[in-house]
Amino acid sequence: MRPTVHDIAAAAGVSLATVDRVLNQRAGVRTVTREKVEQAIERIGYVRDVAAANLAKSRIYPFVFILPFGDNSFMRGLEAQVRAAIGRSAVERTDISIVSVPAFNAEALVAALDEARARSPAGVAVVAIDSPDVVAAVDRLRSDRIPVVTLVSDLAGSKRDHFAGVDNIAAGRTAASLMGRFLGGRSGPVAVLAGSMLVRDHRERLDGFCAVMKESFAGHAVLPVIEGQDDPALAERLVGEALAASPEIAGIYSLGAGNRGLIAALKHKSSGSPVCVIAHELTQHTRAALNDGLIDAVLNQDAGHEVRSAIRVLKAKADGVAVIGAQERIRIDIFLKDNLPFEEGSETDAPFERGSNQEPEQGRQD
Amino acid sequence: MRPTVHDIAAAAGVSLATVDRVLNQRAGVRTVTREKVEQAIERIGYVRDVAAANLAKSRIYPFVFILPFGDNSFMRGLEAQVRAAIGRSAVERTDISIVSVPAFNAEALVAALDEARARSPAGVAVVAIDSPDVVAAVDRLRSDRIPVVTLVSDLAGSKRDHFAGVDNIAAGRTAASLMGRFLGGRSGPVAVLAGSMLVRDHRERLDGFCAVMKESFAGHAVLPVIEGQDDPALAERLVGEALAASPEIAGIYSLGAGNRGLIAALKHKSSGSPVCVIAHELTQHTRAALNDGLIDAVLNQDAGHEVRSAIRVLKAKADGVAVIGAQERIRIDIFLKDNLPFEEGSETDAPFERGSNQEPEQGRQD
DNA sequence: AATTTTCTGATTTACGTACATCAAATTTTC
DNA sequence: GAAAATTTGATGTACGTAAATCAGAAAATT
Repeated sequence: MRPTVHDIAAAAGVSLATVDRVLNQRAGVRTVTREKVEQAIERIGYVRDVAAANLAKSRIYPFVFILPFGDNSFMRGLEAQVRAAIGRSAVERTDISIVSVPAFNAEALVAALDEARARSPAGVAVVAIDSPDVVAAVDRLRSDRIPVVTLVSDLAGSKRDHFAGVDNIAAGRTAASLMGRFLGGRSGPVAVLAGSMLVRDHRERLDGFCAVMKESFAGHAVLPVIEGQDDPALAERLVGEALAASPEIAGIYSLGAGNRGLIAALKHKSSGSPVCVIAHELTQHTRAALNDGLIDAVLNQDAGHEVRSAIRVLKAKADGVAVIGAQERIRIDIFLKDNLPFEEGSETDAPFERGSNQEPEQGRQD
Repeated sequence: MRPTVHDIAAAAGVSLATVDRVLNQRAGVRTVTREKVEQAIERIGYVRDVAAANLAKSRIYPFVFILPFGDNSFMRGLEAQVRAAIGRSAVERTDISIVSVPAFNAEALVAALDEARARSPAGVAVVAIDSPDVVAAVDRLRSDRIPVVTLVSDLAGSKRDHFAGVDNIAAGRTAASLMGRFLGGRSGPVAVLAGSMLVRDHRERLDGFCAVMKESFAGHAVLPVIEGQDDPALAERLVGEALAASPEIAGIYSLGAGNRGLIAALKHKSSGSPVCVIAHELTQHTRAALNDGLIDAVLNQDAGHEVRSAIRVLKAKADGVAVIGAQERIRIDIFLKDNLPFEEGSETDAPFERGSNQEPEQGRQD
């Protein structure tokens, strides 16, 4: 049988109360005694039963998630994943509230962060905008000892505890690598559609993309960035104009959201040679375009993984416990039409039963 | 506060004992009473506290994992992941034993399955070999009501409960798609290196690959399959011979293991035009080759995900509880040199503390 | 040596569920 | 309508840990 606190007490020759004081770092234990207990723990290989501990504590973690709203599938998917996490809150002992702020608006984000701070939650997750005011607001939270995790887009120079998102430079590099190879012999410049250069994730993707294009595919010029504000309508207009202005465009890298507009523009472009298109985030629109051959590859970050990782990290930070870095690394998924995951719909292997023993993992965003 | 069994009892106007009988489907409850209780559960939105339930049960799950041995990084990585799961067994209430069998040997596998059956574990996970004898052996386990999950390679026609692995047809299709596009204008046939046509995963990858090559890239012939038995030395020899015999080969798809041998053969092939190489499974060897430009892309299945998924499914089956299909789907990862995950090494964000509150997920295989 | 302070032990309750036992109430059967 | 069978209630213990209280022991201070 697995050792318990009683076994520690026996092994160390102390009482249960003292073991408890050591385990939960309470005051009132001499250093010698503490060491005796720690050695006993080491010796018998005690591991705290987390389930029992949580049961006894019956602790709940109030978290605040600050997300941008707007007509954009990825962010809506992200929000859906947070809501899914809220659905699990009974099991996970969390109490998550969502705060929506306008996209690309640093001022509103600062206000939301300060409002969250006033509620003194056990942690805050935020889709960051790169701005000194936001850095300051995040650091105010930290100075109140409230853990902060940036989600999707990071915040350089801040004291945030962790970033739950992909390596966006690597994403941009990967996009360029695929673009360059997919273009093969074809010539022509490459256009880039972004949301806004205000957010770090978009900037980083652009940097990575340009670096590899320059290094390895110098034959293809990269045209000036089109900023579509992640807005489908605007993106459609701007991409349409760009294609009309430069009919020789060989490829388009869409590194932000608003792909619905891009796809619409591509559909209108009947004439000319085919354009190699690489986009970000698997949504119903990019999925359909991939299947239709309008888009050649989609790079994706799994919003579900990101949300769950953020929650795990916030919990760990709230408990002052270590985070296993490798475990919390979010991958870049590459989808071609051939490896598209099946459409959502929670088909089960067996009929559902009430009060069942579920362990969630690996959900997906659409 | 979240409702408990006491709340059900109060809401239904019955005793705790009756609620317990209903919840744990014990006998001795009239249908009317049972329905009254079930309605109360529905009404107050009761969800069983899994942690408390497991604590009370203090149940452990004895599982058997049957894995092939052999000098092959992927399988060794898989075994490492099972050992990692063994390390978590205290927390996860499992008791996992590993049985090693010779690779591609149906007879030995049948013997191992029957031996496992004699131990009557709570579940068996097995890397299957496609053979009627193996199907029969698996079905013997199932007739003893022992849940069986196939791992990595599936077993068609058997009564196995679940397959924890990737969609290998999709993997093959994806490989062909990448191959065809990466080859661009270049001409020349494509060679395929497999382990053995005895295992279903290799056959399926080949089928998917050939289908797309024929559909979309008919200009490139697919040469007869080279069977390297997942053995580096043999693979090296056979690939070397193939390259010597057909210097015009434009691409190689390595759909099995033994990539070390493939890489060695590629290194020796100094002369001639570059060959586009797509391989499976990210190991230290394929990682290095990707970085060196010897391999162009690596398709990967995350052994860690597969093992953890298998365990979750076995537990669920052992408890007669539903499995959420979408949750247990294993993805095909595509790696280019640009999106390689960092090398292993469990860097942490904070110093380690004993008895910490960890929730594992998303580990990785190397 | 007496006093204060600090440390340690013993014990109890609680968390939410599982499971067992025995008595009491209700239904079914003859 | 009595006996038998079934259903329900009441109660207690257990799982492993957290947390609190209070008494007693040991150490530090005077």
